[in-house]
Amino acid sequence: MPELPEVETVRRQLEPAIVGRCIEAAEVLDERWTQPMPPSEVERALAGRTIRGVGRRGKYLILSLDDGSALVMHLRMTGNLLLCLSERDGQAPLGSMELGADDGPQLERAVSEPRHVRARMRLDDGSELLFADVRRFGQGLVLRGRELEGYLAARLGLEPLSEALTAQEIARLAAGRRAPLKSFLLDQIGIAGIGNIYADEALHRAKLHPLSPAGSLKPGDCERLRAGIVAALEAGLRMGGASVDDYRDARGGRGTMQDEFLVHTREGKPCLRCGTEITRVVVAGRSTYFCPSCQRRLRRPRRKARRRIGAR
DNA sequence: CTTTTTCCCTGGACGC
DNA sequence: TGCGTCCAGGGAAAAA
Repeated sequence: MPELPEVETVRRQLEPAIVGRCIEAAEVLDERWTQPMPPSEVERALAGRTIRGVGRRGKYLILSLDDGSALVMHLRMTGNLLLCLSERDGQAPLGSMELGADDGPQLERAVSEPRHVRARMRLDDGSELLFADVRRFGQGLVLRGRELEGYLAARLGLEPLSEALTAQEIARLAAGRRAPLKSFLLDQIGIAGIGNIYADEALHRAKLHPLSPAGSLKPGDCERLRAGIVAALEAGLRMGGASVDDYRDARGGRGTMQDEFLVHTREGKPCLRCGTEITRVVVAGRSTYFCPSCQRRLRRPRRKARRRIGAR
């Protein structure tokens, strides 16, 4: 599932390759992709535009265009943004290679034509930017500058790898909230970009229980959570993201973060810190993995018993 | 207001 | 081999 590290990995790959390129033509193959916008409107808005920048906000990838508008994309569960180089630039034609016994894993992309392509953009250097998505949850919208700001601001909170994320800010966001820490981290309006994988990994690093109420965090807990979030996301970035199921980077390659998971998907396996078996529970409808020994549950802060003033 | 649940969607895993 | 059922989960919307 693409989260901040996966989207940022794609962004870093695309930036040097497509900035300055003109989108000669855009084709939306699945009308769901642009909902609630009509596909034709998005196609028209993209055709002829030059890409000025490749940005990211939370899990959104943003192509800034030369007329002040932007293509805002979200990969959701199974989306992939693939940059396919033109064939005459040396890449073997798709489908022309056979699998050999000792072929590396990255050969996979040369063998198979991307499936479930929902949108395609032809660039002026002959390359193609494809949005492929099995489950069709992914989205692509074109917004004007002002609309873009509002759109993002209404959905996203702090950027966790910026100066904005401090222990004090976490404390402010969590104050008074009874929702489990796991839900707190998944809520994009608080801290943006964290999904199911990195929430588990961050909480383990911070030695916090996923079911502890967010409002139970003390200053020291907030600082450990901040550090845990940063460490988990940076580990993901170093590994080029986690390819648990469908995630591939812009070149069709896999990330390796899944080999470094401390707790996620490791139910029944020993905690790498203390050896205790990793436990799985469902929180907010999501599989949640943690070490019951390292990650102690905090008690819900009892609301101050306010004595009624003036009571006889 | 906050929190939880439901829904969207498809392919792969599993049981018979 | 084939068919039915269940599951995964980001985020929006509905329900509690």
